[in-house]
Amino acid sequence: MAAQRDQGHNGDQPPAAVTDVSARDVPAARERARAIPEAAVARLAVYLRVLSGMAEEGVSTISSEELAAAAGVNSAKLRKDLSYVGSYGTRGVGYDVDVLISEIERILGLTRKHSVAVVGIGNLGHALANYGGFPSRGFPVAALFDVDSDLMGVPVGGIPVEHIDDIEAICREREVNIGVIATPPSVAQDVCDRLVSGGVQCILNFAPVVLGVPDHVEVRKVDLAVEMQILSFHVARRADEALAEVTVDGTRPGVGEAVVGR
Amino acid sequence: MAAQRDQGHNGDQPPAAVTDVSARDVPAARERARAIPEAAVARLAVYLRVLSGMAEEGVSTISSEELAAAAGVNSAKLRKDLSYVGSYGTRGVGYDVDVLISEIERILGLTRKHSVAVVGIGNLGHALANYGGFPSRGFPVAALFDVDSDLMGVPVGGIPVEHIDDIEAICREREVNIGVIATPPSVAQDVCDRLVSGGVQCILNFAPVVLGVPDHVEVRKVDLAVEMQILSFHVARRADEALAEVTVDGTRPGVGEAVVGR
DNA sequence: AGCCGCTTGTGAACGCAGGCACAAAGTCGT
DNA sequence: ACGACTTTGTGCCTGCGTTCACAAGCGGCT
Repeated sequence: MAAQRDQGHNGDQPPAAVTDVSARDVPAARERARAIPEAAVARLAVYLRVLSGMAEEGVSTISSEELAAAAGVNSAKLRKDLSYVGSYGTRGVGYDVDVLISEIERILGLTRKHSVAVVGIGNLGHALANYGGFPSRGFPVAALFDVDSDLMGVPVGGIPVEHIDDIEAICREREVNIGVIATPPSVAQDVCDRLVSGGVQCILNFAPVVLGVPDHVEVRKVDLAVEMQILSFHVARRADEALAEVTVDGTRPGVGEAVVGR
Repeated sequence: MAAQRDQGHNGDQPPAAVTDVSARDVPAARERARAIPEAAVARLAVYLRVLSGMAEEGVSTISSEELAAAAGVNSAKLRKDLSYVGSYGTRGVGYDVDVLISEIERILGLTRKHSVAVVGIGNLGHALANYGGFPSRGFPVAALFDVDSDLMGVPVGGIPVEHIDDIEAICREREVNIGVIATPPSVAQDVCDRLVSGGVQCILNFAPVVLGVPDHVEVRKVDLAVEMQILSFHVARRADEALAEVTVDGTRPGVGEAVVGR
């Protein structure tokens, strides 16, 4: 299973070999990409969004401290994250916003277009198909699929809905890279299999099921019920803590108070 | 005005002084709840969903091995996760499905109802308001809000939409615990502040902004663009690896092949 | 030109989560 | 009733991600 693609000496360490002059061309940067922790990748995407906002406001240079504050992270963590991308800062000054944007986009693979197919055009599918954030960020929606015959051919967000039986052929033809599953859980695995057959390499799954996929396919899951339950856990935890504090020292932390952040 | 204690922000919470045996009755279990790692909580929610499916199929007992397979995790990890909840298994046999469901629900705080308010009734807000998974899992939707005057009073999913100016009063009156932000990013912070003023303790944020909140408020973020970019990164990484292998040994891993999993 | 202060980049320590492997414990079969 | 088998619960270890702290590097000021 798996990812022994890490050729041999996997993660001992990011063994320095850092900003060497060994080879500064494309392969070097790509090789290093393998070592970026997933958590850092997620944050890089956030930095990118913040930086885009900065650029629009005409900011040309930013320090790690400022960027970290805007992104809601520790500045040391931010610098380490950026170091995975490369050394594009100027000591004593900060980072050039445009350069940083370009480099993060390169590392995240946003220089290529990634065609997206959305399967399941219910409420959520509609929302996703109309979501302006996809095409504007380099993720053109190439196809929509559903089983409902009433939807066939109906354009949603400018794209006609097609039948899920055609997923494989259409995805292959249009070179879809990313599949988004917004179907009921009962058909999610079937849809997933079709997407994989169609050559889709990455899947974003909104259905509350655990998908089985071959090793070379990447799946990310967004489960609203799970998110809610995590929040529920925190509500309960907070309530218990408050209770405990009442029991211990009689003071009650401000639960209902109107403390406004920001 | 920033978060009061420090700008460590909500993400990090060093549980520092983890409690011990101060009191061992009901509080004991609750106290322990604080020590459960966030990652484990997320998995517990998944186990709960799988177990519910099992119960419906009439399964009354399940081993850690089976449950782990169904949930897509390692069995050792599963047992460790369950050990945070307590010792409810029978050695040599496994776990009683119903007991496990009850205990996980208790730990996740699902024995109480958590009222939810959804703000921003656009495409996504519609999807969320109509999402059957919320009420059926103990998260009744208590209120919907938007700015669009055309929407005022219109029932969505059976609940009338109200104006965001009334967020604070209505949330307080209906004792809303959880706020869901599905607005454009420009108003997300304002909406967030109103929710917090209304006594909301937990927020699920779909807007692509970093929210500032007081320390006692928990925020979870779901950012579709970030998810897509993470997938993009993996697409790029895979392509590079394939390229590297071609360069090295001339073999090409099956990228376009139709390998059907599961 | 040289020094000073600021900010980056990173080595190193730390803490947490994950995985292994085994003892404890309970059941089933004889 | 007893032994063998099965499965849980957990101590320990490993590895990753985060944080700290500081040396290196660069610009600006005198």
